[in-house]
Amino acid sequence: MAKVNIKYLASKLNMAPSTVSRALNDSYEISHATKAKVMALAKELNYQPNPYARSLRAHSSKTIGIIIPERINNFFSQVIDGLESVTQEFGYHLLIYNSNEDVEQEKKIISYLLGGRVDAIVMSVSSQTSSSEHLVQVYNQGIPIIFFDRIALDIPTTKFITNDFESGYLGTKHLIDQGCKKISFLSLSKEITIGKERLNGYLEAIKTSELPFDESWILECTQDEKKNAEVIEQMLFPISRPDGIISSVEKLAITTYQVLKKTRLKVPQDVRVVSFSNMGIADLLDPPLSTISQPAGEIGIACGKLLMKKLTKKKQENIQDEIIMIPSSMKVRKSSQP
Amino acid sequence: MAKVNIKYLASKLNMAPSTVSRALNDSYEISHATKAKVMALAKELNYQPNPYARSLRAHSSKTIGIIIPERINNFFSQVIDGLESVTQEFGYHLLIYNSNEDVEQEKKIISYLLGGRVDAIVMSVSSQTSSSEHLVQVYNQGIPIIFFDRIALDIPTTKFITNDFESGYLGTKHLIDQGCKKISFLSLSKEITIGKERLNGYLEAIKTSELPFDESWILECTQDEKKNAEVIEQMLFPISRPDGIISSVEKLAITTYQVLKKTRLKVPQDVRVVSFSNMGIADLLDPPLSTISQPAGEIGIACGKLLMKKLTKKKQENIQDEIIMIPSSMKVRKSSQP
DNA sequence: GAATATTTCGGAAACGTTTCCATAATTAAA
DNA sequence: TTTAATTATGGAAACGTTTCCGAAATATTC
Repeated sequence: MAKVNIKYLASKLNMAPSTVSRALNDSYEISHATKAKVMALAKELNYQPNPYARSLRAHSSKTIGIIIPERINNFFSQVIDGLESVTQEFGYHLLIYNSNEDVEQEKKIISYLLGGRVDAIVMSVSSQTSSSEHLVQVYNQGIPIIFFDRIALDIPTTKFITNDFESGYLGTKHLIDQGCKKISFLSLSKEITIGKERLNGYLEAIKTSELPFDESWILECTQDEKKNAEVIEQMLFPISRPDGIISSVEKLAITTYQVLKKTRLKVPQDVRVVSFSNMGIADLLDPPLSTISQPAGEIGIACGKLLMKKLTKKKQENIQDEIIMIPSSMKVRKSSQP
Repeated sequence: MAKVNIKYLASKLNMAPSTVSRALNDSYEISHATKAKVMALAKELNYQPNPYARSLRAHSSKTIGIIIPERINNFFSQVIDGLESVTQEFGYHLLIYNSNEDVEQEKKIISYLLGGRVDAIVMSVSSQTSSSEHLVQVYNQGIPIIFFDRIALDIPTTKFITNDFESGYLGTKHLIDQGCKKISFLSLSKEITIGKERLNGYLEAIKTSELPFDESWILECTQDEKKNAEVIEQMLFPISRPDGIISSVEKLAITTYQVLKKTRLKVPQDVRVVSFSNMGIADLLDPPLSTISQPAGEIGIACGKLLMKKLTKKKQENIQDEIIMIPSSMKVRKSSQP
């Protein structure tokens, strides 16, 4: 089975490859008659253009690289679904990588992408990512890169976030309103921006309320789920334990629920819980979990629209250095109400 | 900023492009001295090879296409994580598409992939996919394609599944053992293989038990979540309602839980529930959900290993036409026990 | 020391497109 | 009719690699 390419079509039709190419691309300088002939044969032989020859020639791959720190997470899946809903209409393809919260892995992925494999990058940095040298490299190469959720502040590009500070504040405020006196904040890492912002909102709420505050209420967790469970358990053991918990990521709320199940403590009677989370079944948990959920789909769509504008329009207006905020929404459920 | 490519390096070094290329690829026919010089300059100028030129030349893209019917689903995320853990060591990239359970979308994706954009395809077909003409096309083009979970039986290639029949049987048997007399089976579609197999297991268990059986116990649902909820609610309303439910997919179990929450029926007292599901927090539901969970990570790893063997070894042994079974495991929780 | 093998490199073709440039044929303008 | 503009096509270069084919220069063998 000879591979059917433009040259082959041309020879079969007794035309030049350039004519065939133009006909296939519906160029104005080709007569209707030849166009028809070419199209017919292309269809008959099921001609498929070679994307790599095209990319090589056009210096564009019609591919977008996505880097997320975790794949088994509704939030990121929703963002990608949103993004794909926009990009697929433009014929763009999605190359998706999981950095696994590992900055070394992240660097490796970035290095793959520097060769021009993708026309743009959409990413959420790993929790380990403190320096952004590798990201600067991308920017300097002129590859459009935008961030969402976990952003790299020092790269001058568009970043999509939610109202992390405000949400952290509101979540904490809600717990205070429910009568909590000692509220613990579960954080994944101090490196990442959203952690900081949410923490600041928490701190602000505590300060405003004039409740006593102890540094140890801030629990910095790691990637090691077992260790996290131990740390959380230790926190819940003493009599001076917190009566409220706000978790800055879904994963830690789940661990908290699991730990609490092993103890005699009841939610919400003994401990009230609120978490940032995009799980679809918060309602079905025991007890239903109060959540602050991010507009994941919207964020994905916004990323997609921005990129498509940049990549498909001739007008090369650069991507603005700005932070776009799409607000989260809190849904109070039983886990935080007496 | 001139783009740094092999030609540019060659001119800077006063060498031929062929020499530079060979040096970069550590060819045996280049002296250590020149290799060192080339490497040094390449590093200094941060040379990155153009993947498309390479792909065009080599007729291989180092890219694998993945098509899943649903992105917001732990099972598929876990499979992809497993797959990536294998393929990334070989420097392969993952192009991931969501068919959204839509066979037309699936066809569109397939047509994108026919041009040689990927070296192989891993997929789980949509629930609408009854004919597999479009998949045959892939096979005929010589692009390796393998299936997992939802397979296309008539394509002679390797398919990875779990013991669907047995699991359907065991799940149903378990409900019978718990005293259920009228067990409903929730199915997403009769088209897909896993649905059929799981259903057959269910039927076998019912038959063996000599319980009465009514066709209407088999509830065929759709992609419309609202409609599914309505249908399930209707089923639960009459006095002749089922006292046991086995759901062939996670999504329908969730809908069932949601519907049940609105009624006065209690799980497991009034209705016992078992579901195929890979959710990580079945333990935390109210009540904890008895699950049959597939070895998603293992399936992904198995797919990855098979493909890497096929794609990286010289020995062109073709992919076998066989079905490989990796067993699921049932975890009984409160939702199915009195 | 002549013949042969080995090492090391250069030139050019090839992968499949698209597009620049040229040109013959046709049509419009003068 | 002659000249200019338009239409429709062909030829060839270019994108950045890799590799086939040669061919010097050096090393080895008899």
